[in-house]
This record gives sequence, structure tokens and C-alpha cells, in this order.
Amino acid sequence: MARRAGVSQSTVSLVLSGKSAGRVSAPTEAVVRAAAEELGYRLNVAARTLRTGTARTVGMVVTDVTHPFFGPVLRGAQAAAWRADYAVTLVDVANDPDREAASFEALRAGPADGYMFFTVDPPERSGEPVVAIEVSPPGMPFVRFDTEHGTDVAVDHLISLGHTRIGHLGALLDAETFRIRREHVLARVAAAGLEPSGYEQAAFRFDDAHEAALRLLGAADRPTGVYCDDDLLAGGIYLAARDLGLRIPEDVSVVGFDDLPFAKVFTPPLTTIAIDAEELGAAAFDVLSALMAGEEPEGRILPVSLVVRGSTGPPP
Amino acid sequence: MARRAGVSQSTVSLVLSGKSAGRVSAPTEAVVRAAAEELGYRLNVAARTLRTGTARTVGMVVTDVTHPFFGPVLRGAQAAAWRADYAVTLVDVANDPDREAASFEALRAGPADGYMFFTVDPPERSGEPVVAIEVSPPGMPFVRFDTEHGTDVAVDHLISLGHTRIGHLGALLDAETFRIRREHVLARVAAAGLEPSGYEQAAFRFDDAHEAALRLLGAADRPTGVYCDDDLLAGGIYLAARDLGLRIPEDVSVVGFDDLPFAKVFTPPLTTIAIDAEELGAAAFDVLSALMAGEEPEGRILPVSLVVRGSTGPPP
DNA sequence: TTGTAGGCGTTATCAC
DNA sequence: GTGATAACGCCTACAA
Repeated sequence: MARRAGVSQSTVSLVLSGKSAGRVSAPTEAVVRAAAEELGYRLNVAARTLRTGTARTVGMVVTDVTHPFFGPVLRGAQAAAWRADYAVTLVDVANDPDREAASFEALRAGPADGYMFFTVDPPERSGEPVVAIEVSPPGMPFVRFDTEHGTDVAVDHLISLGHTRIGHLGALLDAETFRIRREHVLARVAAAGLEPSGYEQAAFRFDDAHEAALRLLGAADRPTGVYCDDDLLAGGIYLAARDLGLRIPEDVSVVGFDDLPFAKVFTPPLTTIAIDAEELGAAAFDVLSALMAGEEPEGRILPVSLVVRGSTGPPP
Repeated sequence: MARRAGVSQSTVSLVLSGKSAGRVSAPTEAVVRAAAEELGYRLNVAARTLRTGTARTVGMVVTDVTHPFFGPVLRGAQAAAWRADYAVTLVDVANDPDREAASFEALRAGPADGYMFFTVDPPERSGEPVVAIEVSPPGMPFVRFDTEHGTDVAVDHLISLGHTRIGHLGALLDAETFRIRREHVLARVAAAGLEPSGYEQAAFRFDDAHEAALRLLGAADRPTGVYCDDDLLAGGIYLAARDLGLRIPEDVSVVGFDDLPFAKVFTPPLTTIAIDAEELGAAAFDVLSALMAGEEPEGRILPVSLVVRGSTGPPP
């Protein structure tokens, strides 16, 4: 205890927690700080948390740390949290449905004042402030992209290019954002008076996407334009096209979603829907922050935009 | 307090912390559990941490959450930690040197029993158990890949293909692992009686790597084979080659490092050094775990291997 | 087998 | 402006 070093007692608390407003004299404060410095002393967070009932920590639960989309989201959330003097604890649920529930419990183990659920459906059990990311359960604050618009624009892009056989390479993960995409693909295709041309699903791994794409493009009446739920999935199309001797975009056009960094490096560069992942993370923390402050924040929907690159062109 | 629900007091502690060995009767235990369930009661971790002095949490500090290599590392560490009933707290230092020191403090704020530093040089200040990942400061346990061997093999591969002008696209980040690579590139090139042919550095972003690669390949006596510190950097070579009308591997051969998922999707697929990132994370936790148990673990060096794909061939 | 009591390091309230 | 003192919720002897 630094209390021995100085002479005081709970004065230390005032000083070290920055509440020495007009309550501690300058000399005393200096003494305390010096002693703390010398002893390498710092406040015990567990004790503070116990006493105050607040941990200044928020948790983030994510389906898959491994997905390139996630990094920027965490960074954005973490940056926002830091600004508000909060830390972020992360738990990766590793796409394991069984672990989702367990994870929440485990997360609670590291006491947090609130939670952000990224893509994973948040548990019903309330009490704590919770915000959903890329999911919008009824009655729960959320932050997500305008997936509807993104999907519409992507599919319309294909249609306006003249494609009449439009396929869909979708995510295997059963999450709201992907259900929305499926619906909208179907809707836009129907609105153009067309029939959907193939639908396959894959996990977010290039090898799985590769196989699914092979099924999609291997069909006799293969699509000439493919909408993919994600750039990673779109990579599967590139792989399959290479196998099948199909050229992009001359034989097949591809549109992705997310604008992941590698999209530009593909040959040809991938046409995709650009989103701001960091902003998503930051927005999630902001909403959570409002929630923790006792407010009742609205859900937030972030804009997206089509980036046309070289992977789309007129049908053969 | 669940104590009111049941009838007992500290018995609850025994039951809920799984120490009811032969000390609590079955009926009592059942009562306690039922009450806890009903009240949605769970142990308060802050109190436990305060009392026991141990948080069952370890921290991981990373330079860049955004780098695709990091995800699997965290997953591996987290999986290992979970098995040992530990949680992992993550802090992203966002490539910000100023923030590194501050981060450690911030991390300490969320009390952890030990720390893993990924690529970032760990602070001197000891006391806590600390393991370094991909760095091996003197006297500190570490876990890293056999970068020396990986670099040697990659460069030798180029040499054995007949290349005599070998360039190096290196990381901008000043970390041990990249210093090693630079040294070994120079050494192998010299050992083959050759002169190094260009050295550029870039941040881990495709656009930055792109520019650096343009400088490297734009030179009059440009290299015919390029060793890249990382697959992401290698992506820059693809971009620059496209700009300059250079074919891979006919005009330039490229070797990467890490075998990131997208390496296979590049056209042509990237020859690279494969590593097991999850294993790195798991090993890091294991070492940390030993350290926390009071042992004095050795550093661990994980093997790597060359994967030859389509981006390397004989020089023009 | 179960209950009682003390203390982990903070913060907050209240005297001085 | 500063120092006692109690309480946050848990674990752990020790006593019953």
C-alpha cells in the first residue's frame, strides 16, 4: 500500500482515481504520486470493480475472428471504447453453434458492463446492455449495414449489364444478414422478369467456396452473372473459373460484398459492395455507450456503395 | 444473494465453485443449484479475483488486428486458454508506437494473470509472466516460427531456379522477425556469389505494398525474383506487375511468407512459406501457462515449409 | 455436513 | 484538506 509510503490513507484513492479536485492539497498529491511511482503501485481493478459495480469493460462476441472483415470492426470498436476510457474484451465463438451459449457465459466471467454481438444471435436473457451487430433482433438496439440496398444494387448492376442467368453463391452461416441477401437476390431477379439461376452455399473459406462455385458453374445452364454474399466467397468463383477454363468477366461476371482488401488484387479486380467496417465497430460502441448511459438508442443502418471493377461485364 | 434462497451461506461458494467434493450433501447441493438457476445468479468475478488474487484471464497485445495473420493466432491461443479455463483479453495497438506503452497500462487495467505480446516488443518491466510471440527478447520466454529457415529456403528456391537478380520487399515495421529476414536474404544472396538487387519497404497494406513494388520493379535493372516478407506484401508485386505489364512468373518470380488464405486465389497462385498460425497461438498460451505455474519454460521455435505454386519459375 | 467470521483493495460517507 | 470506517461479494480456515 502506498499509504505507508506517504502518510495518508484514503487520500491515495482520491489522487489515484483523479478525484483530487479541490479536496487534496498540491503538496500531498505530489507526495502520493511520487510514492506510487516509486513503488510501482497502481490501483487494483478487481477491487474497484467490486466496489463500484462497474468494470469499464465491454465484451464483443464474434462468430469468426478469422474472417478478414472482423479485424477492422474490432479496431473501430476498440478505438471508440478507448476514447471513452473503456476496454474491449473479445471472444471468438469459432463458428461453433454449441459454443455460442457457453461463450456468453464464459464472457460474463470477465465482467463487462455491456456486450456487442457480431453476427451471432444475441441471447434473450437481458439485464445487461447488449447491442447487436449485423443482426437486428426485435426490441434490441443494433448496428448494421444497409444490406438490402447493397444487394439490390449489386444484382441490378448485373441485370443492367444484360445478364439473364443470375446465380447466387451464399453464406452457409444462418445469420440474418445472409437471409436478407437471399431474399433480395430473389426479389430483384423476379422484378426483372427473370428466373434465378443456381444457388449454392459455402463456409467462409476459399476451399469451401471453391467447391460450391464448381457446383454452381459446372451446371449445364450455368449462370453468366453471380452475386456472392461476400468477397471471400467470390474468391471461390475465381478458383472454379480457373478450373473450368472460364474467363472473368467474359464468361462469368462476379460481384462480391465487403470490399475486403484482397479484392483489388484478384485478377481481374473484383466488383463489390464497399462498406466501412471500422465505422461499424465504432457505431456499435457508441450505441452500446448510450445504452449503458441509460438512454434508449435507435438502431443504426450504415450506407454501402457499389464499386465497379473488372469482374463484371456484359454476358457472353 | 442466493444464500437467502437456500438456507446456507458459504456452502453456496463450495457448490458454485465446484469444490463440493465430499463436503456438501447431494440434497443441499441440489437446492443451491436450483436457487441459483432460478435467481439467474452467478458468481461475481471481481470479488473472486480480489479475494484469490488471480483473474483466470490472460492478455494478448497485438500490433495490428487487421492483418489476416492475426486471426488464427488469436483463435489458437483462445482455444488453448479455454481448455485451461482461462479467458483471453485482446488489445490492438494499431501500429501506433506511442500507444504500445500506454496499451500495456490499459491492459493491466483489465487484470490479467499473464500476457502475450505478438510482434510488439514487450516492455521491460517484469513482475508478471510474459511471453513474446514472434519476438525473442533476451531472457524472456518466446514462441516464434523458424523464420531463418523459411527465409533461407525461399531465397534458395529463387536461386536454384536460376535467378541472379534477387530483390526484397520488406516490412516497414521494425520488428525482430523482419530484421532476421533482411539479414538472411542478404546472407543467402551473398552465399550464392550474387549482389542484392533492390530493397523496398512497405506497410502491411496492399496500396502501400503496391507503391513500394512499383519502385522495386520500375528500376532499370529490376530484380527477376522477389522475396517478400509477407503474402500481403507479395500482393503489391502482383499489382505493380499488372501496372508495368510484367508477367508472373515469366518476367518476375515472387515468393511470399505466411501462406495467407488469399495466396491460393491470386493469379497465378503464390509460392510462399507455410506456417501454422493457430499452433503459434496455442503454443504461446502453453508457454505462458507453464510460466504462470512457476516453471521456467524454454522458448519454442515452430517449423515452416516452402509451398511451391505458380508464382515462381526460371528467370526470363 | 454446514455455519461463522475475517479480510482481499477500493470507494464513499462522515467526522474531524 | 484529511483520516477513520463500512461495505462491495467472495474464499477459506475454523468451529459447531
